[in-house]
Amino acid sequence: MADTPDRTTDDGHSRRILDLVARGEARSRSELASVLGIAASTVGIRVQALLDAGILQEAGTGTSRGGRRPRVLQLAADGIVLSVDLGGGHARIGRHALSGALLDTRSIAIDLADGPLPTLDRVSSVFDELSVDARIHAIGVSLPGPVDIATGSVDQPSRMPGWPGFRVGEHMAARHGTTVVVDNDANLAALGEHREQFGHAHHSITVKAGTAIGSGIIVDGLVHRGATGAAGDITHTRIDGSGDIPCSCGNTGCLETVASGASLVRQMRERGDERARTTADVLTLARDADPLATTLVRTAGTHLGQALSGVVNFFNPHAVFLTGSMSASEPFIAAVRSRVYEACHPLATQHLRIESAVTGADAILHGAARLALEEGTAAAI
Amino acid sequence: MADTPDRTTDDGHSRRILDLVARGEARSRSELASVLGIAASTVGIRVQALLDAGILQEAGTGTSRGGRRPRVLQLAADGIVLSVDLGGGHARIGRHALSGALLDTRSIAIDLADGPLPTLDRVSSVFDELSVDARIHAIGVSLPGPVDIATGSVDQPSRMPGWPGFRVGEHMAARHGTTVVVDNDANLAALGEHREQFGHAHHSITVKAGTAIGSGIIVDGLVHRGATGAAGDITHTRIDGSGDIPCSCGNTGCLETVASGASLVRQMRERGDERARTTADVLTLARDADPLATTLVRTAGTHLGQALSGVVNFFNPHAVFLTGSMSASEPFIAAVRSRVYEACHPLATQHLRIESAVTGADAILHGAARLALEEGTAAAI
DNA sequence: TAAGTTATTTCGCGGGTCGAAATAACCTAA
DNA sequence: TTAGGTTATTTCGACCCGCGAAATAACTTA
Repeated sequence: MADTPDRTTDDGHSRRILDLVARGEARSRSELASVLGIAASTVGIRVQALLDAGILQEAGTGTSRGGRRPRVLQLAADGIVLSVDLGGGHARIGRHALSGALLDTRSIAIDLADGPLPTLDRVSSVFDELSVDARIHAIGVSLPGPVDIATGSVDQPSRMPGWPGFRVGEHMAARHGTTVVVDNDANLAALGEHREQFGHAHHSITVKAGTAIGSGIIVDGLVHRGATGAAGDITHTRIDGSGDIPCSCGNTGCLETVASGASLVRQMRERGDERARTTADVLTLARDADPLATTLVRTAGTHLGQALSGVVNFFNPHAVFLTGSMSASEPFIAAVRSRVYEACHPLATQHLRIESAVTGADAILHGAARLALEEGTAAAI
Repeated sequence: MADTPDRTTDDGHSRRILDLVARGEARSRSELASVLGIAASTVGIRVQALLDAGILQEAGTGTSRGGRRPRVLQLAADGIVLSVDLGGGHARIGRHALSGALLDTRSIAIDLADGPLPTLDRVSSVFDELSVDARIHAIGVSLPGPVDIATGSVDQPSRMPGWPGFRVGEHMAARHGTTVVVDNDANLAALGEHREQFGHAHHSITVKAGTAIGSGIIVDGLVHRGATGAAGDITHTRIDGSGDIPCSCGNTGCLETVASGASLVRQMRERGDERARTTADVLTLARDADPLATTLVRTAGTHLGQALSGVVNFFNPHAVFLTGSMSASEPFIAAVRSRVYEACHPLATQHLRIESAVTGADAILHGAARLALEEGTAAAI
């Protein structure tokens, strides 16, 4: 029951200026003024503040359009944002430009069961390497599971010994001397994909369909976390005709039991097929046109589509984005689409996009970087 | 595809001042200053503006606390807000104080099929009667079905001949010379109940369970309309074990086919019981402990609970409020609760409230008045 | 090289908020 | 009943923000 935190100094103008410069939609003060529709003098002041803060840089002059040449602006070339997606067996780490663009990624083996200190130390070492000759502007951290974003720590008891209650945000902020934001993977993936697709407007859902199924929700360009930070749970939606398989949650017939990668492996086994040990195995078989695997993947897509149709009718988003290993399978996506368009009210699907995420496997890193950027920039001005 | 309209001059302070005065949480300028945590001088200016606008009034002095007596503020006693809920066979009309409090209601017979002009004329006549000796501060109009709130008109082709495209907002604004807001019934009911329960924070869903089933969504105190204004549709959620009854939407097994009042009447008939012709008949029988009717109502509650469990897991609201004739039935609510608590993740139901709406049948009027008030006040300052 | 064009900065205004001080309107107790 | 303490409200000067007009800067072009 955290109180609403003090609203960040959301200047608004500064953020939009950076946005336009990052996207290359405005290169000079005068272009910014005309695109934003605000006074040139105002732009001048805001730009100066961003220059002083080291977020923007001047990069010579542009070509004249018949008069004085514009002074070209760009995001500070030496500024970077670092992101890390802490997962079960490994951590993916990203280095981003101040535009949010992902410059390169690394992956290191970790074991969350080692506890926060050793794990984060390993991540920090990589951060140090990546930030030689650069200024870390902000850091975004993704944790698997419920996060209390106010404290930057794992919220609920979980399968991560030593983590619950540990203030990841404060620890990393002290270690690297920058703004650090912490959120859970589903929210960050949703934010990452949404920003890439829509920027700061619209509503979307980003579903991660892999060994497990989860989703993140964006309402009006902002992450919707729900009353208790539990929003986005679709894996326990009851699926009609699912055969009432018991789920870890105690109920039966959950989406998870029929559409998750784990359930596909199980279903292969149940049919006497021992070829698949992992979700990836099933997907490989399906890609090689194995009849059983393909059927199972399609059926999983139909089930996910069924669950999503309820959500789409209710929430009426502009788009549903799919990430995770299963989203790479065309038959899977086709089945999802087919079921959603079949089961939803036409008004809800009228302009609905159902697509594989353009940020792919890096959605979380993108989201972590974006959020870090948005918070960090507000703090720096 | 309406562009985002220009943000109203949401002064923020003025709105919060009115809110505190309306709730009696602050009676004088100094109390406002301490509660709001803003400078006394600022409060003075804002209050003066509200006095000048005729929205606030001074009402003598209060009791001294050892020094100068405070000058008591109240909402202008002669200001009213009018609301109308246009339904199939009748229109419910409300007269509200500037606090939003419902002073009295009327109901007149109308036929939407007469078209907008004659229908709205009849409503306006009642408005005229209700506003003798009073100043109409704003008007809120509820329409059944999809509304384009930008134009204040019925959006989609519907069962309302002559209405689609007719600018209800502009027409009423011209007729009565005030700010008029128009929205659909589900959204307004949700807003009305939510404001009453939570004010401007939190997330909630308000479900109307009557002859038909619909819902409205509040995210962070604001109505969530979705990408195409279709958000809140839960009536076509597929229900497991529903018997695959064909629905008007073209699919089978929709919530509507097993949990709506209309479906209860049908189910009575199918079992050879001809006693019930309307939803009210079924509910009356159930209240009188008729076994069949009671069973059907309970089962309907379970089905609604099933649909809501998916929505609660996904959206993680602070509360689900129930309105409509079915919500008066205790067994119905109990069944909804039971199913939701059984089928949802504990984290989602941890602090979840599932309750009959306190605004009851007047939820729509409350919501229409609130929205009108919020828009109208912004326009008046 | 003057004239026209475009880019950016300077400057003063109005609106909003603030804190400090002044003023107003009490209570209390000698 | 009057001085002294207390509380409520207003006045005042300062600051920040965004604006538009005008000045300035830096061109291009004839």
